[in-house]
Amino acid sequence: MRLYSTLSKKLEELSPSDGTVRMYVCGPTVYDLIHIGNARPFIVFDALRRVLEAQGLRVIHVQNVTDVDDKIIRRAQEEGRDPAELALHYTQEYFADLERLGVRPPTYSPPATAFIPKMVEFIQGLLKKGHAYVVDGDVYFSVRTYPGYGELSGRTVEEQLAGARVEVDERKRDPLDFALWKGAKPGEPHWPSPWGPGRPGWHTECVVMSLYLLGETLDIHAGGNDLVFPHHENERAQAESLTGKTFVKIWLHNGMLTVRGEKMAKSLGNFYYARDVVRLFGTEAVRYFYLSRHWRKPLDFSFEALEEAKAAVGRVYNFLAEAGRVPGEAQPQDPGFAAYLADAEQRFWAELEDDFNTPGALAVLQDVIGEAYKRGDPGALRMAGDKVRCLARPLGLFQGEGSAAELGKLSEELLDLIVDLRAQLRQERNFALADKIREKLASLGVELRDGPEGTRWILRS
RNA sequence: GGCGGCGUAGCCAAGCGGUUAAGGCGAGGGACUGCAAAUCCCUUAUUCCCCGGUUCGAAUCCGGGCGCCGCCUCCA
Repeated sequence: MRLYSTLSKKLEELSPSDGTVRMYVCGPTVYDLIHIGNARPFIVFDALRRVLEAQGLRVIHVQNVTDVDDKIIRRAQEEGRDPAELALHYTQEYFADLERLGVRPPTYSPPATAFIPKMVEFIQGLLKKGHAYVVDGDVYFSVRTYPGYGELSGRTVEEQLAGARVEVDERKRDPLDFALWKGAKPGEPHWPSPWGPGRPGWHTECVVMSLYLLGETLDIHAGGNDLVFPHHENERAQAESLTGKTFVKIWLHNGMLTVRGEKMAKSLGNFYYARDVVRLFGTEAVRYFYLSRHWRKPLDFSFEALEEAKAAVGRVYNFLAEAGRVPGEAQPQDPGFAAYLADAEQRFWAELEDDFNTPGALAVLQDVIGEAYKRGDPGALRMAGDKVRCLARPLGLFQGEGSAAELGKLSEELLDLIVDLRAQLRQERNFALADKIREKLASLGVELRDGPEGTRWILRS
């Protein structure tokens, strides 16, 4: 698979030598529920992981949980809660939300607080090598000691100084230097260190966990493009300063979710909690919404857009329900149809191979559906249904039942009975009552379809 | 101000040097139906923000505009 890397600004071939992809995705800071914008990288990179696995690769997917940082401390103080308790609470909610979003749990979800001794060790290593310095209880990274600084975000050290909008802490040797360790202020959570009680800086948390769990060189490091600078730039500087090796082979940065063109952000107040959106539109509509736009581009959120995604998902399930009614042994009449499907399958994978083009891949699926309908052939329908289900699996889409299988035998027979009775009413031209039955059943999620060969029923979600 | 990205039909969205410019949503017309639903057929971009240039050939490359957005501070 070729993926566009932020560092090289080119498509890079993902080719792990040992068949194992080491992938680190920046996870949430657990001071609140995640909003639907936060969910984009989780959904997209989970889908990427599944696709890679479907191609026979092993993926170690690490997605951290930042459970100590300024925002958590501030929020805890505002609410009069214990920071650790608050973080634990939102950690649990985060996992619950991942499930709602249909995101598989990452291979590892390390909480930062579990790695603090490792972080202290790491900072000591940087100090020993002369890349860091201590200023009364704080430790700073010395940016000037790492020549590659700025390569990832594409800005030179000078450019950054020119554009600096932050007040410079005069205790730092250089305005660009950033904190590796923050000495604890009164009332803040703290851990012991050679420089006094304190806690690690955010950038240090992520590098240490990624290096410790995945080794010195990762295949993929991913996150939102708002993390390129300073977060990922700083991670890279620390890691490569210490190990002297390439930290990450491919940097992936997803585009932002916007609202009316503006980034969705807690600070702007223009956000919706992920769980609320899922409740309103369903897991699959949310996933489809994300996957129908290329992962690197900005994506505009609106209820209309989600409705549209829901309609598109509904069309696929309609198709799957129709295909599911055909007996498994039915064969397509057109012998060329199997070849068409084989070609579609190739196109599907080719789209994903090319910078994980999920919109392109989804379009192939829709094309298969249209083509199968057009044949008007039960065998083709059946075969296409199986193919669509199979291909959509690594995207985490269209695996639901959506058919009679969920119902027990009794319910099926009851439904058949009702349909029979209604057929008699229709024969007697008692359409008023027949329609009433149809409406009532519809409101229960059972849809009736009258055709020349009788009435069929279909379950709708 | 610096760095980066985006602008394709009513809407969403692929395409990134030669295709009839994918696909979805929506809309209109037709078939099917007692009426529906679902489905099928047809229609809905001679054109890709604008202006130049390169090329036999450009939505795709180059230059210049215009508009929108992101990062430069915590941020997925």
